[in-house]
Amino acid sequence: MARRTKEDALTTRSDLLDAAERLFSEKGVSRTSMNQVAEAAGVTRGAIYHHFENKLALIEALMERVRLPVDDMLEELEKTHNDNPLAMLRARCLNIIEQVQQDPHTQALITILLHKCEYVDDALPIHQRHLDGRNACVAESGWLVERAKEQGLIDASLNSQGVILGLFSLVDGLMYNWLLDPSCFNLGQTAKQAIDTYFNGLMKQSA
Amino acid sequence: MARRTKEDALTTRSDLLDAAERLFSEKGVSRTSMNQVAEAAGVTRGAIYHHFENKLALIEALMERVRLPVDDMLEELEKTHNDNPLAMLRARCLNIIEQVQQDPHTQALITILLHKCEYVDDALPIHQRHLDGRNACVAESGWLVERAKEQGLIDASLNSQGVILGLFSLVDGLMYNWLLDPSCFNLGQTAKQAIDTYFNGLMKQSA
DNA sequence: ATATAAACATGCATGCATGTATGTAAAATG
DNA sequence: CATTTTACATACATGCATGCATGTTTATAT
Repeated sequence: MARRTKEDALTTRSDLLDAAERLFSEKGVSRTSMNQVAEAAGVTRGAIYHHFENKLALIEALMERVRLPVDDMLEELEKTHNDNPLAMLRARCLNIIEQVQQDPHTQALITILLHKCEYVDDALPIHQRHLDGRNACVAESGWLVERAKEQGLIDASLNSQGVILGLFSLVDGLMYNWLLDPSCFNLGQTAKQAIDTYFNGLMKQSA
Repeated sequence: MARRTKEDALTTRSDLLDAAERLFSEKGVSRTSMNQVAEAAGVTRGAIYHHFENKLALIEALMERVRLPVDDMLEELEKTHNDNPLAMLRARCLNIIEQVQQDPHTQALITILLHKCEYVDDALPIHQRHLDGRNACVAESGWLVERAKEQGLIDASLNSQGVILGLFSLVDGLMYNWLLDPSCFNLGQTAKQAIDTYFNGLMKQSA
């Protein structure tokens, strides 16, 4: 085939990403060959290697495609709940949950990251990105907890980093288990109750 | 080489499992070939295919090796905390956390299941086993929550299944994040605080 | 208008992973 | 003691998957 216009090239690239997202989330990353992705996108392997250096670059492109919308939403939330740090944290968590539940791209990507890829050495960029994202989130959210302590909203004896780690772990675990079998329980309801329980427990600490 | 005694055969089998556990948890399941496992165990591929039908059977054998000790400990806990259902649930969770932290086999296996293998169709036995285990746990623990409700230990308006799902998700998430980088935070302390927070939040419910 | 480079397709070379079939020597069995 | 089976090793056949090199055609820049 011949050269397409720049616009067509972007379409091809997008088709490749769509195909990869679908196949990866269905069959797993390592069990999906570049050839299969290409065929599913209606092109040959040549097209893939033109747009992406290798499979890893493909996954990184997939991550890039859904990371931005997440960040955008968070900025909006910061304005609405500017006064209450706990409400902001809660809104963030529920927002992520909702996005996983409703946006197919996010859902597929998180499925890939949680269940359909191996965090090995040569996939280190993904691993590192996950870690960095979490750590950045923990650090960024840390001062929210500090503020909540100052305002007397939560028990001052709690370890701030631990509070965040627990909260994020709860969110991660909920997504993890739900994506294992989405028909098993309702994510939104379960997450809301669990997260509220956690926040509720932050206030008075008995032990 | 020649035939070994039955005792030696068990040693070989054990060596193979050890090698698989190590390699899988280091390099991921799909990036580890049967040949590599065999070589690491000091034998050839013939030995592996003699003891295990294929890679999947190998993983299942790995799961079998650590599943039993977990169950044993749970039975003991049921006796000590027979009166307080919440204390029992808490003890179970902390017990799992502690085992992940201290037993290398458990740690390696959970690492494999959470981070180093893909939950794809042909690995369905693992997927199913994970799901079944969780669902059985949820069902089994469900009546503990009901009992806690009856005793007035927790808010009666809470959804019982959701309570359990949230708790288990929290535990899963904590292990997930800790195994992502064990040097990042202390699992035991973080888990204790987070789980206590959750249980604390179950008592009075504002929303 | 021509040269350049983009956007792919095609083919090859290589390497590995799996599965299986077959060989073999010693242990187990009677 | 003879036979059978076990516990492996070895060899072979097959089938991808990857990476690269090399076309081919057309947009695009000058």
